[in-house]
Formats: sequence, structure tokens, C-alpha cells
Amino acid sequence: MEPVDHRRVVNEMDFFAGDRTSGRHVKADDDHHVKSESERPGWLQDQAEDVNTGLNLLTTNSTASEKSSRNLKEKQRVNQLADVRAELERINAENQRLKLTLSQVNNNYHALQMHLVSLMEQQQNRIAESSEANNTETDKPMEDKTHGEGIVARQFMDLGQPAKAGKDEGSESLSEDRSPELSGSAGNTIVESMERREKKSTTTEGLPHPHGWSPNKAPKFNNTSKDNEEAQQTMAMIRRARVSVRARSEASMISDGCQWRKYGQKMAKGNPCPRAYYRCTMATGCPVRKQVQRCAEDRTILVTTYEGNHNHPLPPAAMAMASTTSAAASTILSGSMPSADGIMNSNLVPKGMMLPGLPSLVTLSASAPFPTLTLDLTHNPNQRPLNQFHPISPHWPHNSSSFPPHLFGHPIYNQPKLLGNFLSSQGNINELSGHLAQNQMRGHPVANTAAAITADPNFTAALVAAITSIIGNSHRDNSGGNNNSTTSRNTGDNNT
DNA sequence: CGGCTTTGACCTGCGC
DNA sequence: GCGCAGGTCAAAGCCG
Repeated sequence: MEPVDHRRVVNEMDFFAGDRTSGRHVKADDDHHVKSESERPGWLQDQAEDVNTGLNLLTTNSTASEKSSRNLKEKQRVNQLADVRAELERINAENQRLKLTLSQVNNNYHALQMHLVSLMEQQQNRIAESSEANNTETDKPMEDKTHGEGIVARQFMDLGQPAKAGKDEGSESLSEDRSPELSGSAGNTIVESMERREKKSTTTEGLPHPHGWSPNKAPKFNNTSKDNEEAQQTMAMIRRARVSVRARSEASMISDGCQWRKYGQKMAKGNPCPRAYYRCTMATGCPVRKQVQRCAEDRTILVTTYEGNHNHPLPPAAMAMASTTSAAASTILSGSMPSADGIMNSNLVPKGMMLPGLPSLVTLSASAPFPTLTLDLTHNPNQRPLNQFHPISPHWPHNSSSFPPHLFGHPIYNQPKLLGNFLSSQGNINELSGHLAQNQMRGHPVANTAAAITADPNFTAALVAAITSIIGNSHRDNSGGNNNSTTSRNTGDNNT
């Protein structure tokens, strides 16, 4: 594994953080045309003075033609200044438009989220009324992973059925005060509650699946009510939702802070590169799995697809991924109709990029049997390799020989508070929007929003973290005692 | 020797 | 029903 070039990152950060009060474009113009004499750096003024002195022509023997020339230059400067101002105004207008778009997306997201929660509440109430009184787990806190009955519930979850490991939290599904140490992935809101409700209606029905987590083997529900069917379809789709990250890396696997053990490899059709299957081994029975495969068209691109959610506390290095779920999860949930068409027809989840100015950065595909959110980090205009994004997380063991490109090595990892907010179901879009605004306030270029965003490692890291962790959080309770494997448990660092 | 990777076999879903 | 493809299992081998 190649070491991360810290110095380069710092330089880039310094570059972006430099004294730029008017943005990149303005700065470029300033350097050549706009700045007045008084605004010029001292060395520039000195240089001008030296030139005049050296020629010994301008100051002592001013002619009418020279004055005319000066006036002409002044006019040119004025015109250029006006042009720059016009450009600034245009940029600001674009900025406002982008903000407005983000705001609208956020509002739509909230509306759909609340609507979904409401529907699921109604669904759960109906189920509760019709079900037997054997749901004795409803008073248990769902976060209590060490609770014996909670474990039992998780074992049921492993059947592919959502867990109802705790009490009904419909009303608190949006809360953020979930302990990250317990959850390992806070902000797991709607899906969580949905899965719990679903489990509540099914824990007495299913039989343990020998393979534990198995999204494609989700048991069929016996409940034939129309509402339940719809809910089941929705849940099935959400449970199968995946997050795919495309990034350039020469390493065999990107680091996300978790420990993985390879359990299979398969040649996929249409791709000469084999697809590797990994299972999270940070905890017994963790249902999270991921697939790693190189892109057939560009083998420098590594595609990592995550499924499932962690059922254990996560190290700080993995928190960003596991705890900032909700932005992208909500993206999927926003389109969480019982069919792929529902997603694609959603005004929240267009077929292409959701965020204006980020072409091909994030896409949601409904062509697959399950929604797959793809984060494409290969479109960075700087063509910056993934492993040069950020300083390495201090939590990552510095095993130089196996040092992976650290996708989530951004200092954001060390800001659980920020993450906690960021992962909140309401906060992510706002966070992204706020990040844009902050960049603009700092004087970051706004003329080319896409370039500005993709060039900003902070934004990229935040976006990556938010999207990549969707599934992990959204399925946090969809885990269980998956001890099916007779192979050994991974206790070492398998992130290579 | 424990833990991990490899890899062929097996299972399941889906389309024809 | 059959074949194909994706996904997983688990025995065998490798490695520290």
C-alpha cells in the first residue's frame, strides 16, 4: 500500500485556504487586471517603480500621448472591473439558485420522511392490534446489544427479517441521542424503526436462516394484508439497498475503518476482474458485507459495495462511515416506494445526480432489484488519487506494508459530534448545503460549483461518509447471531 | 497452531 | 425444467 502523501494534502488545503477574498476567478482577474496600485503587493509596486525609473521616460517627461495612454489603461481597468463584478453577480445568482435547490430537496426529503414515518406508525399500530401478545420485547431498549433477549431478537433478525429488538421507537426514530458507542451507527432512523416494526410482526413466523444475513433470501411474510405487503416490499427494498463507492485505488480494498475477512471470490459476468466478497469481522454475527471489484473499463477504479449494517460499536475510524448514514439513507428512503419506479419517479431521487453541480458524483440506480446508491469519486477534476485525499486516520494501524488507501481518513472522523449531527436524518442535506455556503463564505471559488465541491476534500469526505454509511445504519437492527460460519473469526486487521 | 485466503462446490433466484 | 449467474460455504493450503 502506498503511503498517503500528507504534504500534498496540506499543500492543497493551504492553497484552498489561502487569502482569497473574492474567489478563484476573481483572483485570477485580479492578478492580471483588476487590482489597483494600492492593492498590489509591495513587490509589485516596487517592480513598477523600478521599471519606470529604469526607463527614465515616464515620470519626468509626460506627454499628451502618454496621458492619453494612461487614461486608456484606466478605462480598460474600469471595464475589466465591471466585467469582474458582473461575473461575481452572476456567480452569486448561481449560488443562490443552488442553495434554493438544496433547500427544496431538503424540504422534500423532510416531507417524505415524515410521511413515511407516519405510514409506518399506522402500519405498526395495525400490526400491534392484530398480533398476539407474544411480543414481550417491546419494552427493551433497542440499543442494548448485550441484552440476552436482544441477542435472541437479533438472531431472528438474521433470518433476513428485520429486528424488533427494542421497544417501538416510532416516535423517537428521528432522535439523535442514540449512543454511538452502543449503536455504532447513530442516525439510523426510519429504516430502523421500520425494521423493528416489521420484525415485531414477524418474529413469531420465520425460521432461522442457516446463512444469517441474506438480503436476497429474505423470508416471505405470511401476513397477507395489503398494508403489510406494501410495507414488506418497502422494507425488502430498503434492506437490499446498497451503497457503492467508486474510487481510484491501486490497493485491493479501500479502508473504511472496519475489519473484513474475505469469504469468497467470484468471476462476475462482463468483468474480467474477479469480485471479492468480504464480511465484517469486528463482531460475531455482524451482518455487514461488502463486495470489491475493479471496474472493467478502468481497472484503476475500485468499486466497493456495502450491504447490511453493523451490530457492534465501531472504532472512530469507522464511525464516519457507519454513523453518517442518514443522508444517503434518506435519499433512498425518500424514494422508498415499493418499486424501483417509485424511486425513479421521485423528484427527490432523479436518475442522475441529485445535487446540482455534481455531475455523476452521486447516482441512484433502480435498475437493480434493489436501490443502489453510487458515489463516484473518480470524477475529481484534480484527478487526485483516493489515497491522497486526507491524512491517515490515527486509528488505523500503521502497517506500512498493508496500508490501504484511506477513504475515510479525513479528520471528520475525529469529530463524532459533527458526525452525530451529520448523520442525523435531517442534517445531512443541510450539512452539504452548509458546507457549500461555508466554502463560499471563505472565498472558495463558486463560479464552478462542481469543481469547487469536488476539489474540496472536506466536502468529498463528508459526502462519502454520509452516503457510504447509509446501509450500515439503515440495517443496524437487521442483524443477529450469525454464527453460521465454521471458519475462524477474524481478530486481526484484514483491511488490506 | 490459529487465523486467513483460496477455490471448487453448492444453493438460490431468475429468465427462457 | 434447464441453464445461467450471483452469492455463499467450507475444505485445503498458506502464513506468521
